[in-house]
Amino acid sequence: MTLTHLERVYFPQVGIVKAEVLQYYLEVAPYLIPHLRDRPLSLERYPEGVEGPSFYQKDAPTYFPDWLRVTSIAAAHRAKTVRHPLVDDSGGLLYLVNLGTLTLHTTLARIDDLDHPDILVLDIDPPAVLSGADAFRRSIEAARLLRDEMRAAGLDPLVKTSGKRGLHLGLPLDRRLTYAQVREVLGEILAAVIARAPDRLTREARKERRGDRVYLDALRMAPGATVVPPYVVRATDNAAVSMPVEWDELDTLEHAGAFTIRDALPRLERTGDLWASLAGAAGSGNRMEGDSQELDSE
DNA sequence: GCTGGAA
DNA sequence: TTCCAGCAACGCAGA
DNA sequence: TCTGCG
Ligand SMILES: [Mn+2]
Ligand SMILES: [Mn+2]
Repeated sequence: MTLTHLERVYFPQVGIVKAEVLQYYLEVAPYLIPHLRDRPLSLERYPEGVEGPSFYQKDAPTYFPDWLRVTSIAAAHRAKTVRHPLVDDSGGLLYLVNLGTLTLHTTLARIDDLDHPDILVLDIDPPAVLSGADAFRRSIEAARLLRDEMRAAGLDPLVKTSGKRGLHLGLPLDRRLTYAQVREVLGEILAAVIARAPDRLTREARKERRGDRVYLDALRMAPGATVVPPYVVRATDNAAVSMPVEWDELDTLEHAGAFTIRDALPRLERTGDLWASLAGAAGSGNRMEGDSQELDSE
């Protein structure tokens, strides 16, 4: 495998070239790969750097090397299958990054049981009308409201920066519930927390109808939907990464892009993987209970 | 970033 | 042999 | 069915 275009400028605003992106992924691989392993991947590619054109790619073309694992998944309503790439070592990771991939996206279930997600991710998106720091403050407020509501239900979510503008909550699941069942439980939690702060939170998909409220995006809890795993690079001016943080650390952060490929590694050596409970093994002390009738009918 | 057909 | 146009996703919800 | 959205 040959790494190409190493001197191409990928992040002109901060002077980061492609070699540094490859270097970052190589070094973060021990932390990142447990979150990617056995999950069908989608690639978000910027072959000319972050200011150039971009596209998503989920189907592995014939020119991908034989040694890169792929998994065929039947597309929902079509008569064809998509061959998603899989990553289980740094070689596979670097091959995909060399294609110009900045962000790898994963499904919420692993290939051995695609109908039962082993992680729940709740996407917290601040309103577009607020800028940078203000948007992030509102995201923190929303995240804490969500956390409190979930804790009242016996669930203990973790939090990370998205790397763009908002936050992500994460929770390990024991793979007993289907996507529909997880969505139903999550829907009740969201309805409750929105009722508690209707001027601050919304599930309204239409941007114009959100106003200055924070969008709680639960639509990502669906088969075929993808989420941004921790430690991946985001397509931002400053080469930000999605970084797990402690709940009481949130107030010390200026914005969702507070961690970048330049400072992520020293931090990780200090903190370890704060989202380790969402990598690989399913389970934890959390027990998300579905409606008992649905559970019985499983 | 890679490929196939045109130049 | 070089050049370059075409290509690289898709599910969900609400209207 | 089409559009907005992520
Ligand atoms: Mn988001
Ligand atoms: Mn979102």
